[in-house]
Amino acid sequence: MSAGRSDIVEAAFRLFAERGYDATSVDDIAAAAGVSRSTFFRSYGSKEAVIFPDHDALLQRVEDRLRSSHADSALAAVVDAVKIVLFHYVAEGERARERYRLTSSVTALRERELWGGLRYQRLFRAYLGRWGDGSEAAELNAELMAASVVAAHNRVLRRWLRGEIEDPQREIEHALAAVQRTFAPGGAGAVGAVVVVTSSAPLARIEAAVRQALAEDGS
Amino acid sequence: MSAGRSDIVEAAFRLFAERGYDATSVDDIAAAAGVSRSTFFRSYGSKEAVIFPDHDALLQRVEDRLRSSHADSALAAVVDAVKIVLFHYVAEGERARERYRLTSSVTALRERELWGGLRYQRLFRAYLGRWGDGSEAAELNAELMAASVVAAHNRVLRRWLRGEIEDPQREIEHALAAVQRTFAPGGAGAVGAVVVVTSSAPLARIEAAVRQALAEDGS
DNA sequence: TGCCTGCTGAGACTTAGTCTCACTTGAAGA
DNA sequence: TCTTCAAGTGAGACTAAGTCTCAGCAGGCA
Repeated sequence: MSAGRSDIVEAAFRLFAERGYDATSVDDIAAAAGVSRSTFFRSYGSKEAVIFPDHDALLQRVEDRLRSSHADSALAAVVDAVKIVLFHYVAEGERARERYRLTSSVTALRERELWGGLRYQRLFRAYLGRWGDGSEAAELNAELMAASVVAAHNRVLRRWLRGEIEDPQREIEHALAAVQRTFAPGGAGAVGAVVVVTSSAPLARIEAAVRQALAEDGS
Repeated sequence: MSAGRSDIVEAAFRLFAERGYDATSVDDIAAAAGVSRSTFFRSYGSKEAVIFPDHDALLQRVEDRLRSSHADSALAAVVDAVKIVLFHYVAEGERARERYRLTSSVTALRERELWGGLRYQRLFRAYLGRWGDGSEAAELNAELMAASVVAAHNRVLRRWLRGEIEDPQREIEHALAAVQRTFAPGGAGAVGAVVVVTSSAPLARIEAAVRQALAEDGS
């Protein structure tokens, strides 16, 4: 009776959908999957964890991406890495939506999910902090950027899970571009040069040209 | 033996500090407080909740402050409201630091705390969203601002809990001012007028004057 | 005195999670 | 072919959180 790990996850999601999370005991899941209670806990550690089976692997992938990043700014690297997470869930499809239904209705699962999300935030914050000069302003900025990237991700993911958007790729690009604009040097408290352009071109075109140049400049 | 609610909290913190969270059972706490197990659960609902006894009241105070706010911008109102939370914990003093030690070492408590923090973020996000024009850009911005305000608060609180700073008032003002600068109109994607000033004053003074004028302008 | 209300304690019960022990299986090695 | 070792599995005891029910008990009131 080689009931593998995946059978347990399948059985759990099926029973949760049929009877609800609270009304499903671990014994029920184990029995439905054809394994013992012992095996269930050995495999997933807790009833909550079976909902997030490949969380650790995903976090590891994000960490690897960050480590090997060649982006020209810390924020760009984080923005790039966070897409891995979004696309992972999008690729899960209906399974991700089942999980969303569960986490929306069961407090314990929502807490667990938040805890997972905060792990990304801490990872990003640590990475962003390493690029700073160690000043309090830089540390705080790293904190704000990490929180904002995660918030942008969460917004796009949540809207996709609810079926409010069709093209998550496009939405995440836009949302993360907004984050980068918000935290772009010159956007925050920095002051630099004032460039006076004398031109007959419309203001909007001048603005667009300057923005593009600054974006290409990177840092 | 009229053992009130506060006795339970006192007993719980004392035992947690002496033996650790996991090694202290609810029966231990109830016995130490001179009440029954039943009374413990009736009063606090769970072993975790006894660590955060006045959480709901605090959230209510923040909500009231937001509702009655006359700040001239949504972000300013939220920035003002979040200080209630910080100063509440600062006023708790050593008790807040005991809680920090517990939440730092016990995963279940950390999750509970995060869940509490996210409730503020959702509250702020809802408030900020009501000031927007309903566009996706405005909604996303509300999300980013709420996340950043909470992140700034958390940073200052954490540093105070660790004893890294002496003047939380000053630190929170600085941190929240940084948030407001980051999200100030003109800092993000907005474009307006370019004002050319001809003056012999130093650039820094001109910048300061303009910033102050913009800050007073509000929105 | 009798009644009602709210708080309390006792204790049974369910379930998550831990731990220990015994069994199987399958591969490596003499 | 027999031995042995490792890894995975199941059975079941045990602890503790949390729920629920019932019974008592104090105090206010007619």
